[in-house]
Amino acid sequence: MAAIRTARDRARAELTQEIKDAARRQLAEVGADALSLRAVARELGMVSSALYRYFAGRDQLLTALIVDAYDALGDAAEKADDPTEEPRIRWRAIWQAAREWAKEHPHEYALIYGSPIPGYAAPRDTVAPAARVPLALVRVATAAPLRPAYAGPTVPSQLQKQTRELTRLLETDLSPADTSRVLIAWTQLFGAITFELFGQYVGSVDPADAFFAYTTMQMADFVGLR
Amino acid sequence: MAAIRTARDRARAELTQEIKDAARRQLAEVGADALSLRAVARELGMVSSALYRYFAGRDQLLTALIVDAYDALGDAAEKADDPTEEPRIRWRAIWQAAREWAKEHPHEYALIYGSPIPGYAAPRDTVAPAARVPLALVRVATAAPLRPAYAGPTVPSQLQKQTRELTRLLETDLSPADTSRVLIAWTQLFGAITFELFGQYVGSVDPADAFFAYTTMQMADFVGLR
DNA sequence: TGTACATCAGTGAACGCGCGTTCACTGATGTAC
DNA sequence: TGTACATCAGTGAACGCGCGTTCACTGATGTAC
Repeated sequence: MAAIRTARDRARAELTQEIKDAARRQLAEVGADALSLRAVARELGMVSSALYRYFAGRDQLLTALIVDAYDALGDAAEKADDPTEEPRIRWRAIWQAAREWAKEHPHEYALIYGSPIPGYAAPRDTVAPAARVPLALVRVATAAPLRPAYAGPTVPSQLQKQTRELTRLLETDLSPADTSRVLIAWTQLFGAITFELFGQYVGSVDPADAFFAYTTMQMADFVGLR
Repeated sequence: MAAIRTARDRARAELTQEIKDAARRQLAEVGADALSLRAVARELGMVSSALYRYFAGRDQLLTALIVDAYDALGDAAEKADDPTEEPRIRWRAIWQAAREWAKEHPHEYALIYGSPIPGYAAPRDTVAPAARVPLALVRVATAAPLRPAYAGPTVPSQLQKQTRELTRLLETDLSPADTSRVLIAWTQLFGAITFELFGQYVGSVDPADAFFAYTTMQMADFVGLR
């Protein structure tokens, strides 16, 4: 990103932000598929073609929103995590923060964890921001003295390979089995949030507060936190 | 549904099916949001207004597709479950069948487990078909002699109440803790399928075959199957 | 500090598109007697 | 079995809508000398 030096640059940065904010507001109202450049422009009192000075098109605006959403969620999770706390407290804080962010921003959540947008391929830019929450979980597991794993299923060789590659990248010393369990917990976290937000718990554990709290601690046990 | 007595009735039933099939094909190509009545009519060589003789509008067609998708997935899971088998074998068969159906019908899967369609509220008709897979899991857990629960988190009272209501409805004698664990496993099943299909495992456990197999058995342990 | 030129922001009109839904209609199928 | 009427399927035109994107343009801001 170029340094901001002139009034023009400043105006550009501000308006870029305003466009994203307006798009986010629209997203919250009508969802991602109905998000339209023309409506965003209208809200800002501009003509729709003016947006093309800021974004190459609808897809690029969506990508920006996706990256922002991952980052906002990542921020929330990281801010909630106090590394001086007990592992199980940290774990619970991250889970709660993720759920709360999702409930406060359901459409942004759906944008990143809902159905892929047809004809739209997530570009590389989204990979790093998307990794922030699972990374926070890995950090807690890495810092905590894990309970020795019970005699569970053996880790298949493909999964061993994948988790070893992953631990190398993430610079952690978790075993393949422990890493796999954290990945399962990560899946559970977003599986539960998605089910709650998308209405799958209606008729069983809705409202889901108690269920989510219970799941959180079950999963803390599951990965071996103590 | 009225009995089929005349040629007209027969034609009507057949064409209703053909409309749904054509809609399903379109769904697979362009996704739910882009599914259009006009395109469906075009594929059938009809004029778009003719569809209104069969469905009151786009929403009703979508509802029919959703119900059909839940039923197809439910069929797959139930067909895979052989009650004469060992509990862990049954468990694995259900998990595999669900994943396979989803991978074979990604857009139908997204229709039922992806983002809710904006401005569209799922009617009651979808509740029973949606319950078929979780019910299959409950059946296995109910039939199996579960390992005595380890000393885990206590079940919060709200969750106790919800699970008791649920066991009453499902006519099973699972304890609140066991029921909760089955609900967690159910969430895990679809969380994992969703993550795989929607691309969240890219960069970690993609391809997800080994991870899914491992998760399946971890969750079998988790609910106490032996 | 002042001037000439280049860069950029935003306008407004236009292109071409497909959509859901309504409505009056024709002709075929079914029903009652 | 035959006839008169009612029901239903499908047509074709129309309404009214909003969308993404392009393009030539005006006028303001920035830069080089």
